[in-house]
Amino acid sequence: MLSTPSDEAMAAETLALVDCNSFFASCERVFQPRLKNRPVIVLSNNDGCVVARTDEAKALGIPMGVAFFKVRDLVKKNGVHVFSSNFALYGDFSARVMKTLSGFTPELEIYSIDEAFLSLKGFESRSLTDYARSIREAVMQNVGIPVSIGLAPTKVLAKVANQVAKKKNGGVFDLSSQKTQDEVLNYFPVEDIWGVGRQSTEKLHRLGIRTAKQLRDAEPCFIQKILTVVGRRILDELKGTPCIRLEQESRNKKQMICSRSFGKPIYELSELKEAVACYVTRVAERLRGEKSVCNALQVFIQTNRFKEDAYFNITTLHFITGTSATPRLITAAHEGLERIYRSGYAYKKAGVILLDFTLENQKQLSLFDSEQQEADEKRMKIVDQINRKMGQDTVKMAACGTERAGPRSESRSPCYTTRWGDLLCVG
DNA sequence: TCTGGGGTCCTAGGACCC
DNA sequence: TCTGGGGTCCTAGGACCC
Repeated sequence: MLSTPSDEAMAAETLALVDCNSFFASCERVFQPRLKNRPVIVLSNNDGCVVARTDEAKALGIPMGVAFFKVRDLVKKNGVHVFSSNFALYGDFSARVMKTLSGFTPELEIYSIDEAFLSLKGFESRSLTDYARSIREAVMQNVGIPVSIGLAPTKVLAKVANQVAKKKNGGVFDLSSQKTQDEVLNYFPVEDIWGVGRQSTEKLHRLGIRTAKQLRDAEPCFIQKILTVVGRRILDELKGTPCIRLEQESRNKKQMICSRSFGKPIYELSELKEAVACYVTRVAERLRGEKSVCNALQVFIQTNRFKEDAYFNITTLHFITGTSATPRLITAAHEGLERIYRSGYAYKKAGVILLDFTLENQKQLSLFDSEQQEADEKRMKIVDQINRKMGQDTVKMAACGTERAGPRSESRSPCYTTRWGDLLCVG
């Protein structure tokens, strides 16, 4: 069923999509102003692939998401500045950006670490373009991060507007009028629309639909048949009919994942068990932070997915009573690992997923092991307290092992804003 | 030699029930 | 020849996003 929001709730209003330009790279530049106008890239975990590029790096032909080893020569030849990712730093910058934005509207949806939708309802009396410019200036002034802002009546159109703003118009573009929509959508490639991925693009191209305008003006029922209700919604949004509402409340999570690729391949079950115990520890901390317990856990392992004889397996374990106690979760994860482990493979990655959440204070207690459960919970609270105060893994389960090989991250910047020892010294 | 991590939503198909 | 059928719940897998 296609959800059709009530007219009242979705009356025509202007949305602004604020998106930080080359976010991670821009964060790094704040501390190294000499990198302004220079190519900068930021790498993923393990220095595996490129996850952020400045315009200068894009211009050199470094694609998003490319494996770093594939562009290493290009990077060297052009003096591209390379950073390993530093998520503590980016998270802190993100919070500062969002705080600034929240001063401009009471209705704000934080969509991702570097993007937010703002409702500008009630601000129409002045030019919204001017208002957007003042938002841009405030973020630059307060946080030092450049942003682009797209204005439009729906989220999909605001995304389009934002992409136009990134390329021209001084970082702000208003796509509210029908005339501008006709002009822009006419040249806007269908594959650049938010929600249209590789598979959908292929289907649309086969049908001769190459521009956003062609998709907007296609027969809605036909598009729904081809691209499901998801495609139908995109079409409606392109027409200016809002179908994807602003979500101000952060929704309760449905799953939590902790997974990592290994620096070197792992062969032994015992080593996998250690790694997985660490992932369980991380994700269980987060679960307790949300005051929830989980009723199921999944564990997976995989070999190099780019090789032909790759092996991947995942298994699910259910709990009779919800839990967030690390030892119980580790036991379950290890049981799962034993089920799916096959000897002789070179494992490259493993992960743990927690699912099926209940609030801690609403969980069912089992008649038989409630005492044990209570003891577990008390113990975990103490462990969390100590680790919060003294640093991650001050107290941890023996199952995690003692070696801390850690991921490869050769070019990590200091945690300037979140670790006292890394504060920048002036003078 | 080297290829991220954390999420969401939708659909199809199987199990089960009456 | 032909063997109920409709509803609900759950899960796996696909597609997409940042």
